[in-house]
Amino acid sequence: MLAKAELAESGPARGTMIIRPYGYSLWERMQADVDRRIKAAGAQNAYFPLFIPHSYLEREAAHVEGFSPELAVVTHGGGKELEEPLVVRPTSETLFGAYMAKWIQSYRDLPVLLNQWANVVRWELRPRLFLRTSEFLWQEGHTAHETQDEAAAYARLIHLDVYTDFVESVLAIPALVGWKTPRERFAGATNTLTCEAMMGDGKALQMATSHELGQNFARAFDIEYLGRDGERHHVWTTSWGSSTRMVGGLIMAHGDDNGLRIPPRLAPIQVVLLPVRDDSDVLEAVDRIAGELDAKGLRSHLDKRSFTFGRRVNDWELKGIPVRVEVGPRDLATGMVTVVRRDAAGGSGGSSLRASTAKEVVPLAGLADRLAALLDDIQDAMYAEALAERDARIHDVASLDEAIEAGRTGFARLPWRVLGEEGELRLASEAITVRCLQQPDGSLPESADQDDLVCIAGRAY
RNA sequence: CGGGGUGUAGCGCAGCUUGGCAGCGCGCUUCGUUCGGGACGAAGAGGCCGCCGGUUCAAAUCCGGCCACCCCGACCA
Repeated sequence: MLAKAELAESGPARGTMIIRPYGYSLWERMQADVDRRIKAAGAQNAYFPLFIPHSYLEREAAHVEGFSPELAVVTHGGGKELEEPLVVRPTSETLFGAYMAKWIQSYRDLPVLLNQWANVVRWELRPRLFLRTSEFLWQEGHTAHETQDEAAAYARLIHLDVYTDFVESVLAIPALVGWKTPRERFAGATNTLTCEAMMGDGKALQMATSHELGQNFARAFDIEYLGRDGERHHVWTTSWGSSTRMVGGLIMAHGDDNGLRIPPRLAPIQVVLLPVRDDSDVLEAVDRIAGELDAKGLRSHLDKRSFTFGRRVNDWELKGIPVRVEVGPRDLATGMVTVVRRDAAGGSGGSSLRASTAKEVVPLAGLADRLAALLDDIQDAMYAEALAERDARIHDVASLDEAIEAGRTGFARLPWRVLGEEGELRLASEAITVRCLQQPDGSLPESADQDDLVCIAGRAY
């Protein structure tokens, strides 16, 4: 179904992945955008060690219990057995906690808002390319606050302004936001916020999460400050992360039978220029166009490779480049070029991209402006298409049995008080999980005690 | 860990039942013709048939053992 050869191949260690340059460029673009948003939310980047003393994890009971089965443990170093085993970080709450304890003395030191871009390792039983690899790249944010409300508000800010907005406006994937049920919560958290997306096959993928950690880690690591009241208090911490899984989500949400489809705002290359043949006037025209697109701030690429036209076309389609501009003598003679949009085929495959709806012959004059508008249009169209497909597969139901039925092909939405934790357990036996709890209008819950919460349930990756 | 499957050229595979020169497609190299949707012709390069042992005049093929990987389930961003 997808252009797997362009993405990755199995690596030297079980369950790891090698990301080829094009796949990595997608990650770099995601990174840059998410990083800018994180900084806008006031956090700063830092870097902490890869190795964590095993005893650090043991300090938070739920945390170590949750992560123990999937730890990679280093027992030897420098040719000798280590006195204390080191774990390769599966996440870094404990390390950040240990150092926050040293750095925080007073309420004046708060909040501490840190983020790091790093690789982490979780020895999964069954890895899956991009979605669950043993080693993955991510960003993890760790913050400490004076009050519970402030911590909760910050987790919410990150969750909505960084993750949800990024997923929707850049990746063009509609997101469902909500809280995890206690059963699905992060090990060591008091509340987990999640951003859930539906893939092309109706299954759910968690795109990012934010956690309220309460004072669990503050107590475990003695992160205390002297408050305005002259008393010592434990801080309230949060953590939040997004990973290379988003690359997988992008592929599975938008990919069709012709390969990837990259939304224009993310695309490393937005427009590929394809000289149909290497006549000198064609090459001249194509060079001039490239300069104009560049001046307009469009990311374009000129493909002068000596492969046949058809091969080059298929190559860029597979990579999901949003717009292709074909420049050949026939059009050029009348001052025109051919513009083809990648998103238009709608996954029907085969020769559908040759269809006239995707293809348009337009004048050379004013091409850059026209393409800029077209890219905006494609961005919106891709979001709208994903939204329509998702909503067509969300069914409002009123009972457990109906939820099981709806969950087989898409998402079921039903009142949480109808399902409850017992119903959640029953769903699990049908391989359906509660993806999130939200308010009836789709917004984040205000409180776990709300009796009007609805839950979204479905199969998940 | 349980169930199923596969190891033969860079990739995808056939050959194994019934032992007898190591094959096919794609890709790669060179030359020519091509180039508006995955070109064509000609000539080439490329192999520890997963590993170890056994049977045999002869093993990719039969027998024994081992190893690796993939898929489904249990764990999860």
